[in-house]
Amino acid sequence: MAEGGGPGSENLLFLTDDQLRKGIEAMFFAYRGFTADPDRILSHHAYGRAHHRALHFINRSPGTTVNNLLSILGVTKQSLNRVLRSLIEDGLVESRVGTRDKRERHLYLTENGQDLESALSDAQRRRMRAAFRTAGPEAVAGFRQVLEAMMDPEMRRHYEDTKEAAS
Amino acid sequence: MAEGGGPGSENLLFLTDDQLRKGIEAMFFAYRGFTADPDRILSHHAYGRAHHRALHFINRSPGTTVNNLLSILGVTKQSLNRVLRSLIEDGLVESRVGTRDKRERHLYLTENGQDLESALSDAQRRRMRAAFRTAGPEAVAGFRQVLEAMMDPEMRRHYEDTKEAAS
DNA sequence: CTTGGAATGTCAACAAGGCTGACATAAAAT
DNA sequence: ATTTTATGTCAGCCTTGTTGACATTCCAAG
Repeated sequence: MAEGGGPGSENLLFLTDDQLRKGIEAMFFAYRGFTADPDRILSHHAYGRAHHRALHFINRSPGTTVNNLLSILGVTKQSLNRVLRSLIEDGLVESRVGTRDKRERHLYLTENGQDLESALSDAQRRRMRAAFRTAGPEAVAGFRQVLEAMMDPEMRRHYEDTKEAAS
Repeated sequence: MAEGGGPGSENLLFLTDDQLRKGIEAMFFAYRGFTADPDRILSHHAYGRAHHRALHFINRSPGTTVNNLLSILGVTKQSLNRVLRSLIEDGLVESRVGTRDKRERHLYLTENGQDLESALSDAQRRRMRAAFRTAGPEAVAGFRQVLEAMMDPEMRRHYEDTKEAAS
């Protein structure tokens, strides 16, 4: 890569429209790879990407409520409900009525749920690990910085907290 | 962040399962931000994300064929055809029969098509530019390296070529 | 205590955009 | 002349988003 533009141009080549377009396409193509492996597993079961997302975040925060999951996933409660219903019917997720507030449902993975979540997660982590190893630690730090800056502020909140589990 | 694990552990903290999980969630949340602005514009028209993708890649490679677009987007021709048909009917895309091979259709944006593509692209670039500027050039390089390593090889081909336009 | 509103979750119906399968056409390749 | 390739179309299915209507529960104001 060439360095520096004119005199005093503080090395802003990475902000040209062409560089931005490359960034946009990188996101597009990489996201396809990112979801490819779990999607392959899901197609064997009767599930889709939405089920994967639910399993992931229930696993991350056992006992989370439907409402909390809603704000993380950014879909309507009706949409999430359909996914949860099938997961509950199939015995992958358990829904316990809240003790303090009986309107709330607290969500947990069953053993079967944990098994599927692990299978999906392992596949996704395998690719992520390979990419991280190839690119190296400094690249990974940059990757995280850019992605974090690209999130909506509310999403960044969910990303930063890792501990907001049950009640 | 703490540095180094045991003696001789070559600073591989960025490959722990927890770091990988953070990477996975970063992709998820950032992709939402990445598509949010164009989606907002598209919802005013009668179009969706699929139309945006078609417009983007036709704009990048004017004169591209349906088949080529198919392999870039990774969808079925039936699915792409539905999208292209509406774009052509609405006068955003022009489909010209090939001169050398009359089976092929070469795709071009009309003036209206370019206008919409610009609007979508501007919105997306604005966010990408802000993220790049916040994170800085080294982070951007790392971002690109990790994403590139995460792509399927065939997708990486499409990403690397920028010039494979008309015939 | 009762009542009304807010929060939470469920059911029904619809739309976008993936998918497969079957088939038609035209042109290129053999 | 026959086969293969590129494209388009019709029909029908699935997932996953949407809105609208509704039931339940909680809480707070009267």
